[in-house]
Parts: sequence; C-alpha cells; structure tokens
Amino acid sequence: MSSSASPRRDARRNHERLLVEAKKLFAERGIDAPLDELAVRAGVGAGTVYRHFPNRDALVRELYDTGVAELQDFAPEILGAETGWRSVELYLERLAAWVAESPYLPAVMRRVAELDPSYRPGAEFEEAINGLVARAQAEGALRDDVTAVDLSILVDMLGSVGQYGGTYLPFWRRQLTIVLDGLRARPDLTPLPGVGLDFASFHDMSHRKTPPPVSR
Amino acid sequence: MSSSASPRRDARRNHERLLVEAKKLFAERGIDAPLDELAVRAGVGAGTVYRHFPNRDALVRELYDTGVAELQDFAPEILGAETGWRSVELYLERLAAWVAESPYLPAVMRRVAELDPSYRPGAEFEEAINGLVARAQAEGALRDDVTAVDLSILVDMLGSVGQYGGTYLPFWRRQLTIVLDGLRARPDLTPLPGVGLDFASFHDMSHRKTPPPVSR
DNA sequence: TATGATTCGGAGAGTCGCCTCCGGTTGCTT
DNA sequence: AAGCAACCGGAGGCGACTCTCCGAATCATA
Repeated sequence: MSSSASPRRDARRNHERLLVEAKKLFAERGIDAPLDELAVRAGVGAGTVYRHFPNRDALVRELYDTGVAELQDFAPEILGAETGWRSVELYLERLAAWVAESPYLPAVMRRVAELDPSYRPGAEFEEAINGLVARAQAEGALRDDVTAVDLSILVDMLGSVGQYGGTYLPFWRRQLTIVLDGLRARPDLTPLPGVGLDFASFHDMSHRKTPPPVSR
Repeated sequence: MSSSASPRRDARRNHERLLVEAKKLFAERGIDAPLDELAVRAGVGAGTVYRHFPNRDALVRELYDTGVAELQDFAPEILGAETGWRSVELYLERLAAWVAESPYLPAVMRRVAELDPSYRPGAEFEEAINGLVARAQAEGALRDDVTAVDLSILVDMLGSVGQYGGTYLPFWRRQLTIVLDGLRARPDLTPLPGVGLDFASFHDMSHRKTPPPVSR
C-alpha cells in the first residue's frame, strides 16, 4: 500500500503546471478546449495529462476544489471587518473580483453541478455569510428583506463580466456601487418580490432542478 | 441571376426549424454542440443543415441578427412609457428577462464579436437608450452619474442567471429590485468609480480589445 | 399533369480530439 | 553510485464531428 506516499517532485511540478495552464486555457477557449493543447501549453506529453487527470471531468473537479480552497482564503478578511455592513461590502467586492478574474469558474461550477448534484463543500463558509448578513441587518445598515443567497447571486452576476474577456473588466465596480446603494437599509425601498431562499434549498433548486417555491 | 428569387416553401420551413432548434440546442449544450445533432432535432438531413448554413459561424451570425431583430421589438413599449424612470425600469426588466430566457445569446454575441469586431447593428436603438437615460435624469428620478452603457451591463449581469439552467430563473427579479433601488437619485449615494463610457467606446473596448480609459 | 429547377437525405471521406501503451527517463533510497 | 520504482513522452488506434456529393424527392410553372 503506497496510496498515501508523497508523489515525486517532477510529478508535483507537472500537476501544478497543468492546473495553472488549464485555468488559462479554459478561460480563453472554454471548458471543452482540447486537452492535447493543454499538454502542449504545459510543456508536457499527452500521456502525462491523462495520468494526472483520468479524463476531463476529473480535471474540472479538481479545478472546482481549488476554487473552493481559494474561496476560503477570503473568509478572514471578510468576516473580520469592523462592521457588518463593511463585511457585506467586502464580500461582494472580493468575491466578484475573484470570479471576474477567473472566467473559467462559472463553467466549472456548472459542470460539477451536473456531474455531482449532491456535492456541496464549503457549508461552513455559507453559515458564516448567513451570520454576516444577520449582523449587518441588526446594525440597521443592510435592508431587511435580503438574504445571503441574494448576495451570492449578486456576486455571480457582477463576476459574469469576466466572460466577456479581460478588457472591460474594470467597469463592474460601477455596477457594484449601484448594487451596494440598493442594498442599504432605507425607508423607501421597494420590497423584494418572491421568496428569499436559504443556501440548502437554493442548492437543491439549482443543482437538483427542484421546482422553485411559489411566491405568495 | 436568381439571387433575389424567393426560396421554395420547404426550404423556408426547414430554415425556420433549424433556427428554432439551434436556439434550444445551443441553450442546453453550448454553442459548440454538434450540428449533426441539430439535423436530427430539426428532423432534417445533415446536408440540409450545411446548405442553409455553410458552417457553424454562419449559423451563429444569423442567430445574432435574429436576436437584434427581437431586441428592436421591445423599443415601442420601453420608449413609450409615461415617465423616463418607468422607461428605465422597463428597459432593465424586459431585456434582462429576454437574455435570461435566451441562454444561447451571450455566447452567440461573444462569438460574433470575435468574428467581426466591427459589426455593430442597432445603433439607433442605442441612441434611443441614451435619450431615455437623459430623460429619467432630467426628471430627477435616475442618479446622475449613471450612463446608458452602465444600464446595458446591468442587463447582461441580470440576464446571466440564464446560464445556470432554467430552474432558478425566477429569482433574478429580486436582484433587479435591488439594482433599481440603487439607481434612484438620492442625496446620499456613493459616486460611481471610474469613467462612464458611451456605446461607441464601449464597443471598441469590448470587441477590439482597446485598453480601458484611465479612471482619474 | 408534365417538366424542369430546386431542395432534400444520408452515406462516407477527411479531420480532430480523446485516451492508451510502453520504451525510455528521472528521481528517490540505501 | 547502483538499483528500483515512479513517472514521462508521444505515436497511434479509435470514436466523434464536419462537410461534401449526388441520386431521389419535392415544389413551382404552364
């Protein structure tokens, strides 16, 4: 049994290179870009690609996990902010920037959702975001009818500009500012339509194709 | 010269079917889905696909033009609203709904942007949106620092939920409400960062990869 | 209804990408 | 430094997709 043995140095190096190049390749040519091309870009033989990742799905899964790990790194800064409202600002800003700069991410997440509808890592992060929202609302800074899921969707939306190539990336911050102004608690806000979801039911709905709840 | 002769009825029918099925196919399997599959779905031979559309790019181009035509249909309702602010609401609501329900559109638009960076139909529609923004701002209803391009980007963002499959589509209206609340003129708004672009320079930036202007 | 032009269908040639296989190489261990 | 296990490279088989070609079918016209 050598299953837990550390891999050789050249193996680790190639694995790393493949992940790095896969991000770039998938970003510019889409998630179905040829893996032979990945081999060329990583300066590696085709066989090496398939030893590290038995097939495309395995590679996509690993990119997903890499993404989740990167996500965790934001937690300290976001959750450690002075006020709940500042946490909300940081949550939207940091995560939207991250998504926008990682144009391969949305497609990777969708693919994994198809592959493994029940896979849901990072639940404790979601819990923390729930707390953050509650805190900002208790401060009277964040509008009361918004949920953590609503903010997550806003992150995806703001980050979606990344799909259009790198050049007009800087401009999503204007939209972020508009969104933040729309998130502040105010006496004259329009009530949000439909129902506010929690992460669990949102996951079921988007991954398992559960029908959406009726908005009464 | 028979170039202007009307095509036969069966030809028109097949052309139409192919467009309809292409929208569905590209929506669920992506813009690079096999065209043989398109032939099967349209109940047509493979040869027929390639007679109507010499290659995939030709098909994508036609879907693009179809989209622009559909877009024009929204103009009367949007521009004919009672107030400028109501026009803004309708612009965001109708167009975001349309994009969200047409998940093939963003990819089609990006592809055409690569193919033909200088192609820019529907300029008069853009002009109308500029006017709409000016009107709503003159009313004192829409914040002054926002541009028509900012609103277009918001449309793309809101519509981007369509990429995640049909089931949580209904929920973007909550985000729309937030955005609208952030667009209202108010004394205490955060000024928008960066520079507000006009459609022409925005087009150059996103299609021609022109560097973004410096935000002073 | 007969004739000719247009369009259709789908078999198949050519190409491209996925993945395997194995002789050669590299890196660890003693 | 020697030996062994792990890893690498890339040629090539295989399946999938694109696009062409032409005999058969369909439509317009008289």
